[in-house]
Amino acid sequence: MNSTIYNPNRTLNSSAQPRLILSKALTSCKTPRDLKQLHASFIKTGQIQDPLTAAEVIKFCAFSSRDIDYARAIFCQMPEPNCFCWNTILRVLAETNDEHHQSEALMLFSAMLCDGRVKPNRFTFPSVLKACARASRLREGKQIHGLIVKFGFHEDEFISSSLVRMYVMCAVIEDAYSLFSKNVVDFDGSCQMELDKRKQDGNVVLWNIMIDGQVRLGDIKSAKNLFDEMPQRSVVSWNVMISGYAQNGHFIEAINLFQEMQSSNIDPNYVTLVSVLPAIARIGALELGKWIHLYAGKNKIEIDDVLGSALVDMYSKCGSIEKALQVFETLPKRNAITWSAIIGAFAMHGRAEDAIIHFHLLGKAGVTPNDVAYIGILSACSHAGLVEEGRSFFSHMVKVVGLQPKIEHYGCMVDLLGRAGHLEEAEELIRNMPIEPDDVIWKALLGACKMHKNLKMGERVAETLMELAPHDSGSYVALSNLYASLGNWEAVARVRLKMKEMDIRKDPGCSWIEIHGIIHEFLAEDDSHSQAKEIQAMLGEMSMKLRLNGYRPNTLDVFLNTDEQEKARALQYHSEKIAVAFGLISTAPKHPLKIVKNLRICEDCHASLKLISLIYKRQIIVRDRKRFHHFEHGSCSCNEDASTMLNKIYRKKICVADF
DNA sequence: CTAGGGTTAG
Repeated sequence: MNSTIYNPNRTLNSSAQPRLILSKALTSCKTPRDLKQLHASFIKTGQIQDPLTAAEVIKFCAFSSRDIDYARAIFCQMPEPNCFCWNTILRVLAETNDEHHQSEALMLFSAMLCDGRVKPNRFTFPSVLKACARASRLREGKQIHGLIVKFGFHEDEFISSSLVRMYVMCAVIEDAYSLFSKNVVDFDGSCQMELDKRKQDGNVVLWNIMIDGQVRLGDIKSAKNLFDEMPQRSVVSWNVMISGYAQNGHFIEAINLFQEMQSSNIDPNYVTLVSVLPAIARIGALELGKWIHLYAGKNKIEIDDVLGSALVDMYSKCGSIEKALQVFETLPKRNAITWSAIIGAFAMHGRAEDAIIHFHLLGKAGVTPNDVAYIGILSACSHAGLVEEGRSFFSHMVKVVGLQPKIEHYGCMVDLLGRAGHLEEAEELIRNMPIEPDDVIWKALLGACKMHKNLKMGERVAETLMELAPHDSGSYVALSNLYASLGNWEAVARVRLKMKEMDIRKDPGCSWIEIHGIIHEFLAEDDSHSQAKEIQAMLGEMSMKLRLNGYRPNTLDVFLNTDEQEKARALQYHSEKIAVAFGLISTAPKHPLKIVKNLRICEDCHASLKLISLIYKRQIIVRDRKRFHHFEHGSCSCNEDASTMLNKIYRKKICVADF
C-alpha cells in the first residue's frame, strides 16, 4: 500500500478544531468539488494532520459522497493514524459492496497488526469481521476469532454479534447458531426487568443477524421461524424479513409482511421502502407503489438515487413509464443503477429510441454505464431490430468501457442477431463465447429458429437444450412450438409424449390483480379464493358472452393431452381470465383492470381479452413476463408485434403459445 | 464507530 502510513518521522499537529464545527463544514459540502476544496484548506492549515479531522473527512468521503478512492488516499497520506482512523478506513472498506475493498480491509488490518504502534480496540473487530462476512472469508474470520479471544473481547456484545454474522455469512450455520444461542438473552426468564436498554438492543441485533443469515442462505422458512420467535422486533427485523422475501422471489409474502408491519404500528423507514418496492414492482401493485411514493414525501424520507432507482423501476414495471420518467427527472442525483433502471424501463416498454437517448445522456452526465445498463440498451436494440446499433453498443462495452461481457450480454446479442435472421452468426457467437452457454441462451436461439422456421438448427439446438436442462419444460415447449409452426403435428405429439414420459410439466401460470390495495393471486383453475362462487359465475357469464360474440376457443395451445371439451374448460380457467373475472365483479364500471402474469399470455387469452375489453367496456392492462398489453375497444397495443403478425398470417396452422 | 437497501437478456 502506501508507505507514508508507516513513516514514523513526522509529528502530529494537534491544532484540533472542535468537532461540531468540523462536521458542520463537512455537511455543507454539496458536491465532490466542495469536499475537495475543504480538504485543500485542511491541508493548507495543516489541520488534516489531526487524526480526528482526517477520520471525519474519510467518513464523509466514503458515506456521503461515496468516493472510496478519495477516502483511501486521505488515509494513506496520514503520517500516524490513530486507532480511530484505522477503524474508520476499515469500516469504510468493509461496508462497500465490492469484494476487492473487503479483501483490502483484511490486508489493511494485518498491516495494522504488523505496524504494531496501534492496537485494535473493540471498535476495530466488528468492521474487520464484516469484511470477512461480506467476502465469505472463513479462514481469516476464524483467525480473527482467535485474536478476539486473545485480546479478551469475546464478551463484547457488538463483537459477538459480528462473529455470528461472520459465521452465518460464511455458511457455517452450526457455529453461528451455537454462538447465537450462547449469547442470546432469554427473555422468558426473570432477568427481563434487569436488562438495560443496551443489552436489549444488542439482543435484537443478534436475532436480526441470525435471520439475515438464514435469508442469505436461502432458508426463508427458518428465517421466518426465527422472526416469529424473537422476543422483540425492531424496524430492522421487519426490513430484513421483507427484503428476504423479496429477494427470494416471495413477492406476495414481502408485501403481506409490509402490511402486517403497519398493523403492528411500526413505522416503515427508508430501508423498508427500498426493500418492499422491488416486490411491489414484480407484482405490479401500482396503487401500493404510489402509496409508498406518497409516504416517502409525507414522512420526509429523502428520495435519493437509491430509493429513486427503486421507484423508477416500480413505476415502469407497473406500467406507468411516464411516471417512471417523471421520478427519474426530478431526482437530485443519479448513479449508474438509476440510469440502468430508466434504460431498462424504456426497453421493457419497447421504446428503443428513448432508451438510446438516455444511454447517451448517461455518458454526458459523466456516469460510466455498468453491465446492467448494457443489458437494457442491448435488449432495447433487440426488440426494435436495431442490429447495427446493438453490435456497436456491445463493442463499446468491451473496447471502451472495458466491461467483461456476461452471459446476459451474449444472450441479448444472440436474441438481436437471431430475431434479425442472422441465425448462423448467432449460433457462432454462442459457440465462440468464452462462457459456458446456459439454457437461457440456447432458448433465445431456439426462439429465433422458430421465428425464422429453421427446423434443422432448431432441432439441433433443442437437442442441446434437452441435454443441458432435461427437466425444464421450456425447451420441450419451444421445440413443440417450432414443429407446430411448421404444421408438423406428428412431431408435436412426439415431443408431448416425451414430456409426459419424463413427467415434465409446464410451469403453472399465475396472475395477480390489485383491488383496493389488496393483491389477489390466482393460479390456473384456482377456486380457493373466498369469493370463488361469484368468480365462477362471472367466468360462466364471460364465456357465454364471448361465444355470443363469435369467439371460439383456440385450443391448440392447451398442453394437456385431453379431449377438446377438457381443453376448452382448461382455457376458461387460465389464471389471467380468473383475475379478470374477479376484477370485473370487484370494481366500478369503466375502472381499468391491471393484471400481472408470471408467464407470457397465451393466444387464446389474448384474443378473449380483446373481446372482453369491448364487451365490458373496460381497459385491461396485462403485464406478462416480457411486456405490456393494453386491451381496449377490442384490440391490443401489441397488435403490430411481429409474432402476432406471423400468427395472423398462419392463423390456421400456428400453435401460438410462446409461453 | 454493531443490524437492513435499489437496476439484470428470453
